[in-house]
Amino acid sequence: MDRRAELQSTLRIDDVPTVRAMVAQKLREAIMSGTLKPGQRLVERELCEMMGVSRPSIREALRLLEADGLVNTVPHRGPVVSTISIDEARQLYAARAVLEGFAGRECARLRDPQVVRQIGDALTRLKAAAAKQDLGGCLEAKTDFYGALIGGCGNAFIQRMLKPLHDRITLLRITSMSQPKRINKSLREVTAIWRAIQSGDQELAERCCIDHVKAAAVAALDMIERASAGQATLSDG
Amino acid sequence: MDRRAELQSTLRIDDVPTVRAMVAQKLREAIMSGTLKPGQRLVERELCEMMGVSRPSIREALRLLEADGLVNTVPHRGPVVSTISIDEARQLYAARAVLEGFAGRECARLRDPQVVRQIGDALTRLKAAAAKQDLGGCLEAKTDFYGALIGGCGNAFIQRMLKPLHDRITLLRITSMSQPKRINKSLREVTAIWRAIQSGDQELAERCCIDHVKAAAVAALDMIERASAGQATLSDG
DNA sequence: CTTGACAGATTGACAGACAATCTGGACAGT
DNA sequence: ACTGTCCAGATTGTCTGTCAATCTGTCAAG
Repeated sequence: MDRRAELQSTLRIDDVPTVRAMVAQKLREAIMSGTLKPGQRLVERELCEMMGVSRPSIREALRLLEADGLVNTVPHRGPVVSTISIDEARQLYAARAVLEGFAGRECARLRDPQVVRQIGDALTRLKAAAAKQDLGGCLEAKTDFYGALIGGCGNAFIQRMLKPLHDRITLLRITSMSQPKRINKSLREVTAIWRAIQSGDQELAERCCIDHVKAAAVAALDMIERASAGQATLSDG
Repeated sequence: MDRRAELQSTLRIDDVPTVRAMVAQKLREAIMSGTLKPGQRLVERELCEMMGVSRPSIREALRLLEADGLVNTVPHRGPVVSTISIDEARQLYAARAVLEGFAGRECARLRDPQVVRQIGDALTRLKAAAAKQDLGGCLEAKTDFYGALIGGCGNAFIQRMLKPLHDRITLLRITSMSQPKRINKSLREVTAIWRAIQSGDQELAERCCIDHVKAAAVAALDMIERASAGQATLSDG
């Protein structure tokens, strides 16, 4: 199948040989990049044409995203890209704070040299990117930072649960804007996390992680509230 | 379709109208009741005959279970009921402790009268069932207790993440045995949780929940280790 | 302006088919 | 007797086509 070869060459995730996994990945990317917007209906046949695969494959991929909470399937109306209310966003960040707090604590307890090094590396790159105002670099470094932190806690379940949460948070950010103003504050926070982990202070590491998530939550929620308020006034007048 | 009517009457979950959801639910029950054992291969066509539905429906349901971690699909070999190592079991309980600790803390903070009442009711029934040595009643009361606790924290994400964890823990219990000896100790622990929530002591509630999970983890892991050791000696000699 | 019915669109579900891949066992070579 | 190779059956991955059930929007009638 040339279609399959095409897809494989397009994303090349190596150990994602099945079409449904590739479709799921592509859909995730499309949703998280904003190509598919929250609240948008996903018509199966359109997705078929878009991705060049058959309906069963699309449907199986959609079940995976459904379980991750990225799409919401309502019976006989089909899948919709998940939307989120402000209250749910608050819950989302609260859940993330709990899990990432645990991850930080465990990282501090284990102090795996390789993990500490990975986190340090990501931090260094983050600082460099921030200094150069390189937004893409910042995003990449931050992804690596979180990846090391979450992977370093040595708990596959925490890791597995955090991934959908992060996905939905980036989905949330699509709705509002990215916050360039927060970079410096964020930088201080993650540096504090790293120091706490490096020194093996579990309590401090947990608290730093929680504080970091909460600060991010405040910034994001503030922006969302402002955006929705703007929309409200727009629709009102 | 008589098959569909048959299925609907069989489980009657009311708001589970789609076949795939019913199949997913039935598979969950079969796995958690031990009908389908951990490590067992799930041949799609056999499942089709067993449930009286077509292969696409089975496959879509399997994707849902796959995302929950209840089955593990390896490419070109098909789905297998998830197994779990002792180390993973430890991680599983650690993750549960974090989430349920949060749930307890939040219940204590919110102190929703209805939630407190639900938890108290479940506790009363649990005590009665324990006094009567009614294992089934104990299980049901405990399920209600956890349901109220987890639902009472007011965080849909925590709730959503905990369900698969609980499922996998009961799956774990299938592997080993149920522990009748722990009932009294467990009863004291959950009573402590309730008191802490009732009094609004967030710290205490969190600690009680965590301690409870950890105690359950010790008991369960101990039993699993003993069982696997027995199997090892069996296979060794 | 509201209500009702109808048509189009879309999902839910099924059957059947075929290629790709894995597994187990037979067979040959040493 | 042991090991490596190869083949056939079994199973999954995926597609196509089909049909019923349900939703949605439109249009006419009151």
